[in-house]
Amino acid sequence: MVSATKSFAPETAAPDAAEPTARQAAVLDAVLALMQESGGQLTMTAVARRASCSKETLYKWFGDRDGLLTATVQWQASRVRAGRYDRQKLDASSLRDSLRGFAANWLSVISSPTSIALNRLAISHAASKQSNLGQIVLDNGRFAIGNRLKPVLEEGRAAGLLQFDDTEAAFRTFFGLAGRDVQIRLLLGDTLTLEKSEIARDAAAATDQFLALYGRTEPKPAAA
Amino acid sequence: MVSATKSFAPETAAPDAAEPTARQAAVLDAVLALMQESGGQLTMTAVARRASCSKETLYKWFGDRDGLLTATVQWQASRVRAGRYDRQKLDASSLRDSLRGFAANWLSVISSPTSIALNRLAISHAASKQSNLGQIVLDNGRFAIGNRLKPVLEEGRAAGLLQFDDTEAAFRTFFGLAGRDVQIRLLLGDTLTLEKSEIARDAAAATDQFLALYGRTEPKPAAA
DNA sequence: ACCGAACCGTAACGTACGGTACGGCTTCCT
DNA sequence: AGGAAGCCGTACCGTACGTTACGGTTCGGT
Repeated sequence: MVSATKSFAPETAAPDAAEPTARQAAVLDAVLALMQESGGQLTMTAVARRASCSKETLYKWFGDRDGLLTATVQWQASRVRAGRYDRQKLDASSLRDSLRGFAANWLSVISSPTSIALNRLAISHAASKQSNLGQIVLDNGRFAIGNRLKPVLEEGRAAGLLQFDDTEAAFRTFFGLAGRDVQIRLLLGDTLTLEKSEIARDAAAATDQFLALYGRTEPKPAAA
Repeated sequence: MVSATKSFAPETAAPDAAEPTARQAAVLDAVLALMQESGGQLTMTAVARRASCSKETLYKWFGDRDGLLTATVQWQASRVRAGRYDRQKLDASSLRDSLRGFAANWLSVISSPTSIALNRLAISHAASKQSNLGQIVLDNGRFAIGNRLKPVLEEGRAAGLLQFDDTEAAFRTFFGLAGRDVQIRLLLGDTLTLEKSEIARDAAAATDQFLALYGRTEPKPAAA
């Protein structure tokens, strides 16, 4: 898929790679496990040994090392697609719940070892400009959550609960209020543990701040 | 200061290596230049060629590759120490100017090619847990600006202009409002150009939002 | 003028790792 | 049963790169 390897079948219908088989998925999980182990050396030999498969098979399935990493990133991305927010009635309370859910979900994603390892990998590759791992990670992280949250914001505006001109700007503010310095600190190796309760509290605080800035009706800030 | 990171206070004397000589500084500048070139392969041979010095000298001066990179990061960090904010009278207007200055400075730092390259390098090393480049970058980036801004916030509170309980939490909010998604997007290779005017505008917007959340007296938003 | 230190340029060495080849085993099809 | 295909384990190859070694040149001190 990646470089100019022999152009045989797999890329006909699917935009990229077809769904991996169960065995292939096991290999990709091995890659994910390997890259989360501190100082984990992500060599083809290590992957083959960890997945109990031969290197020959790795190259047959994924082309080259870059193809394997790309497939791994996409594999992980495909399982993050969850948390559909069905448009409910959307009053002030449900909007607040939705925002809190988004913030909490985002915080737990970026603080997960998998996300940290994946982002570090993609950033390393972005430095050498090889491959487009960075774009894939961005598309399935920052931009994916943006595309899922912005409709909620616009519905909130349509319902008279929010007030803003630029949806993108409003989303970026929410993004900043929720994420703050968490991601960069974790990527740089700062030991920063986010308990579930802490995530919930931070998500609620970020939501309150966002509503204070963009809410039309004051959300009763004194209430706990 | 927040978590249990060993962030010892801003050392006055050189904590590690002594000041590099002019020739050594030239070598370190060569490293910096090299790591900013897209796809720049940061090999010892490339550094030696770029700096017109022998590899033997590199090893004599810096020990090994890691020592060279560490010295480079510290070298760059040592020149970012600028922008002292002398405590002026601190009325509402000067506080706002200070905050805008901090936000604009931070945005221009994180969007500079040098910062991007340095952070990518440190993040790559944090993945392999080797060395403490991540901690150095963190201490001279996120924590340094925190230590410089927090006194301003507390002075603002003492002057009755701001209202908050937790200085650290207030700073992190400001950090998030100013940085938003800029750093992670740049690190992942997103093409995101920040013009000087755009930085000034974003910094002003972040400051307004921060004051809306933490300001005690409404800063007269209608006035230009 | 002489000596030694510092340094440059380059060659050489060792290893790690991406990629390939091959023998043997299992499975499935006919 | 027999053959073919897929795959595992391992040995192997070529290259890139960190690190070391060495000859040649410059320069300050005596």
